[in-house]
Amino acid sequence: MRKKDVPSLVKDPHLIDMRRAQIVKAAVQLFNEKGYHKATTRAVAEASGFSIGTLYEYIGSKEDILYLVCDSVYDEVISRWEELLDEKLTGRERLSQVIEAYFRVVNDLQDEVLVMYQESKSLSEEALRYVLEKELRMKRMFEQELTRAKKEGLVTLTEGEMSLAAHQILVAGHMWTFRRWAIQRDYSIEEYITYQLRQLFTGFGMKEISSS
Amino acid sequence: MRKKDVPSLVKDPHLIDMRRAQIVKAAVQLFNEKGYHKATTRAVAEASGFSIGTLYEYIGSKEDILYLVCDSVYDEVISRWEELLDEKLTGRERLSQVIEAYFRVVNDLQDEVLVMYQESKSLSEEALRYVLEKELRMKRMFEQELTRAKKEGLVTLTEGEMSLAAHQILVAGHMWTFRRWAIQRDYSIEEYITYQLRQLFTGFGMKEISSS
Amino acid sequence: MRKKDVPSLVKDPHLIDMRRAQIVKAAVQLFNEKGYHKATTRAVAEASGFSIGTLYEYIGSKEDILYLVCDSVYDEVISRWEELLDEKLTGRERLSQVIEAYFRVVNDLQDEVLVMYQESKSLSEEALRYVLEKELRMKRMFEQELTRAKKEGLVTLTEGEMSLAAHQILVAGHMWTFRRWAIQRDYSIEEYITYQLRQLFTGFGMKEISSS
Amino acid sequence: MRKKDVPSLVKDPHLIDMRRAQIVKAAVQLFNEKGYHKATTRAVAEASGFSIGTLYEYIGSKEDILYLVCDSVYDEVISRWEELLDEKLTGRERLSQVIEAYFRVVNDLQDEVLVMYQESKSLSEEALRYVLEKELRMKRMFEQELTRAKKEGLVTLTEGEMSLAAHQILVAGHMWTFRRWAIQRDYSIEEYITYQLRQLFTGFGMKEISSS
DNA sequence: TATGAATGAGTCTTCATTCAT
DNA sequence: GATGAATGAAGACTCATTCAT
Repeated sequence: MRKKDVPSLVKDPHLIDMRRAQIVKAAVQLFNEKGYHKATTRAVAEASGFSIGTLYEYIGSKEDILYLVCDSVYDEVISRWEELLDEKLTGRERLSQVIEAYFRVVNDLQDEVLVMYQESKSLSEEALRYVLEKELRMKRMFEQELTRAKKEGLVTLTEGEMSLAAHQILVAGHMWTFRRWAIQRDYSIEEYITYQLRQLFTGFGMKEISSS
Repeated sequence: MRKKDVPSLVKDPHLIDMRRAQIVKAAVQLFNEKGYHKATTRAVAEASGFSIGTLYEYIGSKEDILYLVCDSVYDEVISRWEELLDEKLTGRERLSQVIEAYFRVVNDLQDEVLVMYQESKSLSEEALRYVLEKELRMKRMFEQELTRAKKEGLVTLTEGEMSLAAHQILVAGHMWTFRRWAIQRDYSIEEYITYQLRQLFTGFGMKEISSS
Repeated sequence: MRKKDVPSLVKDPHLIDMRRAQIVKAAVQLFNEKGYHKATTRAVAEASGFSIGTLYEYIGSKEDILYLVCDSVYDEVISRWEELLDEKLTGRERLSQVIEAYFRVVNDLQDEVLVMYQESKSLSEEALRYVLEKELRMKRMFEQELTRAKKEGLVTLTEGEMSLAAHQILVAGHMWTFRRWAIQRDYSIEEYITYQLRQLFTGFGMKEISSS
Repeated sequence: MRKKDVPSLVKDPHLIDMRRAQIVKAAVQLFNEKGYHKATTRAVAEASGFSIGTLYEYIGSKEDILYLVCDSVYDEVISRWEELLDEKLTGRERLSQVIEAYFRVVNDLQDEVLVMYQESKSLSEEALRYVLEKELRMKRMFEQELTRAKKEGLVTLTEGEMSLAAHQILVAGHMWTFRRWAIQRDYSIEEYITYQLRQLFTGFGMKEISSS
């Protein structure tokens, strides 16, 4: 899966990075406020601090802005997440920490994650595939951790449920953003983490049933 | 929370209902394919089987279409759900069934639920509030069931976690639709239900820890 | 060579013909004044007597306007030309009349012919091919007349020169328009016809040389 | 008719000439490929081998490029033409040679002549006047030759037809370029010259009629 | 002199909405 | 009630031109 390339008329790579960072930052805010479709390229340019002409020196089309946002959000989430991880941990501590760290990053990058979550569907087939691939990469990371936990006898998930369980964790993170209208009014991120860890690990606390 | 009223130039209420049903059906399909913003009112009219002029006899603006969709999806979900419920059940069977029935309805109304899920953010403040209120009503239904289960000693959730747990169930249902690109390739709805019930009830199968 | 079809959102074919005639008329004038590229679609709409939105109900793109112009100019030229022809004539009279009639039509449709002449190169590959095919059809008509004249012993052109000679006549007609800045100041169409007939038939009046 | 002056920020006249020659060469190619309006100044700069900023050190506006092209094409045509002429010739040989030489130059400078022919109409009033003046100068050269031929009893053109006949020769040359899509497929320049000389001198080979 | 990033007026095109028939 | 032609505000994108370095 090759990175889709976003055309630029400007040659200086450093400048490109800088300007695109400005663009992404402005776009995240605007897309959050008004949504991708209602945010005009002109408004993005303005919010980025330059003219519409300059904006188009760094992108090829409006969709490229959305792509840059999604792409950079993933990179940012993953890199921040990895920073928080402690490779030496094992067992329950390790799994807890992996999940907790992820939740904390999602909380820190709430606006970014929400935009990516709600607007990525407006990407073109090709760009969407690339973005979803990144999502799957994250899923696989959780899957690995779950597999490791299973080896350690920590969890009782079957092989076939691993994938679903990994999705479950990811969605639990996103849920903090896309349900914030309901959840964040009543819970802090700390409470949310505590709850989700317990929920994910032991569910509603019901006793397992042998058959079923 | 008053139902937002959608203006119509036509008097006959029966006709209004009929036409609006056509509109919703066409719109769900179109919004699924292209998204709300890229679907034109012209296309909705055409897919509904009448002219653009006629479309506007039954709605006041494009947003009304989205509102009608969201509104009717909720009504449909709730009514189908209630049909499946067996009020006489109690205990674990009852909770299982409530959740399972919900998942089945979501599966049956996949396209509808997905559209509502992805596009409702494009509603106006007022309409959105109304729609979210319906979402909350569903949440409260699950909350009641959880409370009842708690009374029966079935679950160990604290009072404060009830709300979150109810959201968790709702999101688990939606997840089946908005993650279908990844999940439905690998799992059937039966498998999904089995997994989610176990996940919700007992988590990854880890032992509870006394202090937390 | 299929007629390229120009898309229209309007269904009534009669209305389409009417509006497109308005568009062509306005476009010819505008394109003459400012050229195809400098004439805006807005200006065409305005000169046509309706709004920009309405313009786009009858065409798919700006290029379609140019195509409609070129297409209709050819049709008009050919149909007017044929009206002037007298099939019963033969010999020198016939050839004279065919050419003269053509010149007269070109004179009557000066603006139209000039636009087509100067702007057709801006058509897309496909549309251009179609338009040039019409030009070739006219060329072939002249070629036939020349062949007939040769059979009657009227002209001494070789078989291989027929095509070139037909082009020569066509260009002589166009020349009246694209050189009008120089020629029409000094000559009337009558004088021009008299001159060209003599020029085409007998050249500068030099004696033929046996070997060339 | 003063030469329109093209402003330059650079002082060194030699450098100016050199750069402008580069510009003209690049522009001719680009204008041929895409037409004047679709060729961007950026593309011209690039094809010229320097930056857009540098381009504007040597011209004042895009139109100046077109003007430089037209101007230089005429100069080139005329100077090459004069090189080919043999002043000592007289009579039919002289006229033939003058025309033939002109055709050969046009053939050699096909792209240049075609661009000038098709795009000069996009020049401003003032620049166009200047360019057309050069065209008229060429016309007058032919006119002189025809007058001389008439004095020698070679041609039977009336005084009033001289001008038109001179235009005819010029257009016959241009025709080789702007009809190349049809003519150059079937004829070589040698064949074309042979044909045109005969056509211009003796027409289709019909007998003159006394009255007319 | 040379460069190329920045600018923003201008262009094509779309599409929700209206209203006369 | 139904139709669909007409409208024009608004939006994405281009490109000639400028100017600081």
